[in-house]
Amino acid sequence: MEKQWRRSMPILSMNIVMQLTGLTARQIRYYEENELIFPSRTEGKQRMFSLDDIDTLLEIKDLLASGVNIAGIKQIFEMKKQPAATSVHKISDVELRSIVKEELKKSQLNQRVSLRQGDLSRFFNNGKSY
DNA sequence: CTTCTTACA
DNA sequence: TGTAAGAA
Repeated sequence: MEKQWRRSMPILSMNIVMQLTGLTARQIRYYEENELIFPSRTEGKQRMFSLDDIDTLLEIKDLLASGVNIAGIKQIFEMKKQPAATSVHKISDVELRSIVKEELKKSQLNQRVSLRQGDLSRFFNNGKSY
């Protein structure tokens, strides 16, 4: 019933995605290797992306620019899917970004050489860290 | 000609 | 990440 299947429909070619996201083919393929996106393939192994993939890629681009690495992005994406609600309400994207931003600020203050840019584990172990 | 993979810098 | 090389 939902029109959402349209957004998940794999119809975009690599070159379109590159223009739409401003990312290089190299980066896009790399993110796929890291299981951040899952484009389908044509019979000739050509990648076919969906509009949802575009959104995801833009988010990856954004988080990467914020200083979060691949590992961190993976964890952030897991938070989006999974429980999302330790107790009462679901976390909004803006709220999540805010949390990540604070986390980044801390790690930048405590360690000039960010040893754990991708470590957001406290959000999983802590029953009420946020 | 464009994209894919693999590998090296 | 960029780029080279060879296949498709």
